[in-house]
Amino acid sequence: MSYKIKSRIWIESDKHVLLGEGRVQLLKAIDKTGSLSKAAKALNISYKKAWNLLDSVNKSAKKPVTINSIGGKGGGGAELTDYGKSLILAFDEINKNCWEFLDKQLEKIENL
Amino acid sequence: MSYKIKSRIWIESDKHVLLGEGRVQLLKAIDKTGSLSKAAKALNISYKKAWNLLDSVNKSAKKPVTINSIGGKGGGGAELTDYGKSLILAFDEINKNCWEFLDKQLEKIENL
DNA sequence: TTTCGTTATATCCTAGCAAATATAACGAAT
DNA sequence: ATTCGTTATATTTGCTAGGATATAACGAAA
Repeated sequence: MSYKIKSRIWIESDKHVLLGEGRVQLLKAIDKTGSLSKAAKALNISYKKAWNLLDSVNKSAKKPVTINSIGGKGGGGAELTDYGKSLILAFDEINKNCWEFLDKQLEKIENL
Repeated sequence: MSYKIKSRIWIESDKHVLLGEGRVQLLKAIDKTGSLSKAAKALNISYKKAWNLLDSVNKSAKKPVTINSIGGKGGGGAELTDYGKSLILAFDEINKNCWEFLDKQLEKIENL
């Protein structure tokens, strides 16, 4: 039996959360499904929660992360911008690096 | 206006949280005041919450983190073990290192 | 102009968590 | 045996974040 170091990272912009674990998940689901409502269903969260998250993301980002369209063919939809795509790639990479970093720190606690 | 990467780290033992931001704060306050109830007051949290936290810490740690005494001179008290003291030192150091690490990663997001 | 499946938004409602409260157990000192 | 300030624990109360629900707005296509 041994200890584990876990972590949560997130990106803030002007005191507001821009990206976190859940928001990245949502953006990935939007990318996959092409719509916010389908993404919400896929993640098994309410549409309201998903909408609030996405709204918050776009409000705190420097540039738009998704393009949302209302009405029209298929009722509308949501898709990631190039900026949004590169944001989640960067987030994932940083997160992974952070885990590896923390794993190395574990020995400082293991043998106390 | 720029982004910031924030983080929370915690130590788990067998799926249970051992140490986190709040628990470390509590342990420090116990160390300072010599009692759980005084520590709770100092941190402005309810005694119940403090007790639950401390109980959880001691239940998931390999060795005792505090020694609690009931009754007797002064009604009792709580004090950190050597193990507990070195745990919070290690936690603080790892946490600080993590911040510095993440700061270096920031550029990957800044100029996307 | 009607249909369609979205996005967008407001309103209720509830479950679950936190705070508040109460009280028992304890043991050294007097 | 009584007092004292703790630790330890149960119970009730209150609040709020989130879920459920409803519906408006939208615009392309037929």
